[in-house]
Amino acid sequence: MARRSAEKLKIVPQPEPALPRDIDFGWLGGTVGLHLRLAQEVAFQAFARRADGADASPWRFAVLFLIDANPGLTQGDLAAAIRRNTSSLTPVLDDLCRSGYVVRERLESDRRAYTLTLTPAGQAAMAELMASAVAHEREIDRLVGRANRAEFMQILKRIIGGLGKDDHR
Amino acid sequence: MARRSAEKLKIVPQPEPALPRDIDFGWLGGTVGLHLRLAQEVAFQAFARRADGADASPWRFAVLFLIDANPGLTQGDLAAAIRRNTSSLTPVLDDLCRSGYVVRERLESDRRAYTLTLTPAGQAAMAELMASAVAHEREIDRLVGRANRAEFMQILKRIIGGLGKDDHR
DNA sequence: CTCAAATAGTTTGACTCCCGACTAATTCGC
DNA sequence: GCGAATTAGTCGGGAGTCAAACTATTTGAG
Repeated sequence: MARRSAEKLKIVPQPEPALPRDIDFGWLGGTVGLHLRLAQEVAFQAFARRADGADASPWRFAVLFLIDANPGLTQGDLAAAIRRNTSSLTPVLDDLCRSGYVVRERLESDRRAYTLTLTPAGQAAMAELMASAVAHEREIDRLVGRANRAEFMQILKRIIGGLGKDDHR
Repeated sequence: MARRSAEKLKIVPQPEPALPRDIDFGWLGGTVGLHLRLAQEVAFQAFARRADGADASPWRFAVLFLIDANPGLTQGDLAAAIRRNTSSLTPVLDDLCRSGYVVRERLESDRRAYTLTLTPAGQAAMAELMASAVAHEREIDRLVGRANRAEFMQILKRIIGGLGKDDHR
């Protein structure tokens, strides 16, 4: 009530209110698990950003890539390869078929299954994404360092094999 | 298929390989990006499996840990620390409050904000999860290899810093 | 041959996450 | 003081995931 401009001016010289307060991460800040998560996340987002025009997540690219490399594979095999539930794949493939990139055809020998193949349009889309993916991977390689790459991959594979005992299926 | 002509005993465990078909991963199989993703994923699932009784994902643990280490921090600060949107935090905190682990109190000096603190029950839950987290991290360390740990972390940090688009902060 | 179990894929429901719009409280300009 | 801009947190909608239930087909025991 008695506040006058003089008092307000007194408040002005404080630039600190916006400080986000630095957080003490303690033990958590030194864990591999947290950093693995953060690294994966930024890599994922960087890919999505790079391939933005093409409506593509890394998994979407992987689907196109794997169908291209393994024409005629079934949805179940594909799902196992990307470690996703088959029910997660259904809408993705629906969409890719609708876009004219992929064709689903009943397998002669087992008419419960579909075989997947890329159309020419799908191959073109894949090739375009491939360019982004290569550039993305090159940037990661640069950050990893050429000398460390092989060992870094080795370690990741050990983690995948060592922890992923029975996680899927 | 070891289908022994058993009687009506339905207990016929079939953890058989069920090898799906050899997929050609080609270029994709040699990328850091894919392996980073898979490693993070198995690590995440391994944690969840280990801490199963306690209804806990790694993020849930991180939330409890960070509130414990920084009592009185606000939701916004916490969200920034775990790199999640504040709106992602709301239901998690709702749940933790409902469980009696966390209390939200309006901050005196700025009544838009909440301060977060752990209740004794929350501290107990956190301590229990901490045991799982330590065991989890120890297992990862074992897979990484003692000699490689520092460099491995260093590389992950370079990826985080190099690809993270500074979208927050 | 017949019928029950297994398998490929889809659908549905629950859960988690994000983004953008919204509400409430604060701050600042006047 | 009174409103505009700002900030903390919530709400609603959309995307992605899995598990379980479901349909259609294949396999196999008798």
